[in-house]
Amino acid sequence: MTKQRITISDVAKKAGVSPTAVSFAFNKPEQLGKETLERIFEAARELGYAANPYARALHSGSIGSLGVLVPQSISSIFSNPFFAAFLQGMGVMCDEKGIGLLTLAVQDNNLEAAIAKAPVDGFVLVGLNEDHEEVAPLIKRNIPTVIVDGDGSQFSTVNVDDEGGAYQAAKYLLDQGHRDIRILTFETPYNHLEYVYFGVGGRRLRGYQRAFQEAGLDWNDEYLVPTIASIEGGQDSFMQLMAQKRQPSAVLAVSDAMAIGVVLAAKQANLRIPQDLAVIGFDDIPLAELMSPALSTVNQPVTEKGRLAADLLISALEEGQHKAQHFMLPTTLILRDTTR
Amino acid sequence: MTKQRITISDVAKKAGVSPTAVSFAFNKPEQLGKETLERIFEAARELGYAANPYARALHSGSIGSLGVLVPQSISSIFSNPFFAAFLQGMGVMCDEKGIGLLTLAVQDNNLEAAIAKAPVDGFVLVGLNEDHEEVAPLIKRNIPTVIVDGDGSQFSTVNVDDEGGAYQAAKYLLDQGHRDIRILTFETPYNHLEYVYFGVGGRRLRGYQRAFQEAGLDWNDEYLVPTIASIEGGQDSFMQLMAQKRQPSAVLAVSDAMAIGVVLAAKQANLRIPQDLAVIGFDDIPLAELMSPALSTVNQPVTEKGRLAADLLISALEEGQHKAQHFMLPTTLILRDTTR
DNA sequence: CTGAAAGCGCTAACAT
DNA sequence: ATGTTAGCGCTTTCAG
Repeated sequence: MTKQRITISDVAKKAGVSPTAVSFAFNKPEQLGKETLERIFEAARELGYAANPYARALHSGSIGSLGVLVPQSISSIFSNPFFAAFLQGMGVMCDEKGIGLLTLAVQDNNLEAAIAKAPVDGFVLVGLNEDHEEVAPLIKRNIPTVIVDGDGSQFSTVNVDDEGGAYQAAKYLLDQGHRDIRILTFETPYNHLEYVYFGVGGRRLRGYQRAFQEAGLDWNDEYLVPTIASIEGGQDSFMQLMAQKRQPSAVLAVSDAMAIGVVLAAKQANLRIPQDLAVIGFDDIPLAELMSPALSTVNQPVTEKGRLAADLLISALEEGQHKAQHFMLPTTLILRDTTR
Repeated sequence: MTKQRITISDVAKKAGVSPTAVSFAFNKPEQLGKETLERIFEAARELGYAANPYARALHSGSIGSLGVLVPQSISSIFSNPFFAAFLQGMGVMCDEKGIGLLTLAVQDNNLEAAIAKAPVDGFVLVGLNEDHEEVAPLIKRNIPTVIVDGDGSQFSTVNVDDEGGAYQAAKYLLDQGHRDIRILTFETPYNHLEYVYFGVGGRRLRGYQRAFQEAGLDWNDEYLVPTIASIEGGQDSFMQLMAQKRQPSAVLAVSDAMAIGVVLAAKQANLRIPQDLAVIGFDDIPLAELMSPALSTVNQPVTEKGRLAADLLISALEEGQHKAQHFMLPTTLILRDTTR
């Protein structure tokens, strides 16, 4: 195991002072004589002393890092460009304040355990509502928390106008005359139709639906294609679509990764885009702009969401009790090469 | 501040037992009578009790998370596809073991402070050598550490064959007859030529150099173009190149982001790729394959590096003292559409 | 300006 | 089977 750590009293001994003096030297140096100070720092440096963060935290209640909790595995978080951008935004604030960012695994749906043992001063929750039962301990124990892409009242929330963005996307296709539109939705663990209207996926769906209704079209849940949120998932769904009797003239996807998969698969099938198939994604990840044809999509300010969430959390931490604030950031339809 | 936390003795009081009994209930339940156990858990649940992780860590010396230390800001880490893939690899192991991943900021070159206050059981260092002065405290305090993309002997290391991959890339262009090749190198803080031969950038450079020499070409440091490792950086360097009297027929870049920038800028300048300009990058990030023309590049197993690094670190943690192991993973030249 | 002593919350010998 | 007690390393009144 780790070699015996240098403690404050080792330094005290070496410098010929009391442990208190050493503590003061680091925390309230003005309380000490210049001479003593020198001697203490000298000893500390020679010994390679550094305060034990846990002892310090035990006392102060603060450890200097923020937790990011997403109901997904760590590895899937990092393979997702959305989170890359989001974490980048949080990182801007963390860099500024010199604090760390802890990404947490959620073992078998056990958020509560993860929360309890995490060495953090507060949490950013992504995609979880305040009323989720696993979130209760955070409220009960009054741990500073910010909710992103979810609802809450006690905690501050940061959301974007998912519904409005989706509405614009669907309306655009509808206005162009498309009538055979299929919608790629987030895959859900169990009964698809029962879960698909929850969360950000649900909000986006309701936006599409509103546009359909305004255009006087029947909404049919059979338009929905549950799709794994990845490029491969989009490719698979495209295959499925092509195998059907009636083929769509346009596809709406609740995430860019899916949309990109569709575009890739369509290109391979020698469909012309956007003439034979129009596609609009959601999120506006960097790849959307760089691929060719460049993907039309709904932009949401992901990095800004991360920055804002971290900012709110840090303010709450610094100012103690803080009034919850609720933000709704705008989304924008970005027309590129996968639509006419 | 945070509401007064429920402690072990609150639970003890409520359950009418001693604090020890409560501790046992959670750690060695077999030591307690079934009745008592029930009563304790009941009380704990009602109170919403969870052990204070710092108190626990202070005692046990372990906190259940790994630190990732990169000599860059957190925000730049998350905007870099290389790290996304690397962290994904580490995430696979963390998910398996249910431990967290702490990404650390490095305030004004002060690694040492970051190391001292980080609530982690061990570190993965990326792009830092063991003999770097800021790494010394890790050795001195014997903190389990794995070095990635850097040299070390006491600590385990994970590297890839940068030199060999670069050699292959340069040799390929040379064999094709290219004689006007420019090389995009990592930008360095101060005097370029003094620093550019360090680290992975230096290794790659030496690979290119060896191929040049074997081809009987003079190596000239003027072939080198210091470039910020981003798409924009690559675009800028391309502009610079175009402004010169003698224009290159091929470009080697020490990172894909740079190479992609070159390709984008060349397309805009109406150069045909690969006829007018051949480009080979390094890393093989996902975008390399997805862009068009698809980027020729040197693949390195980034995700595997992350997985292996985390695996080595976790083993070292679990088995206590562990013999340092050194890994060198292969690189592969991948020919796509930016070379003939 | 400096030191003694109490305590943060938890664990684990060591009793009982 | 349960409780007592002594720390883990640090901070911080309170005296000196």
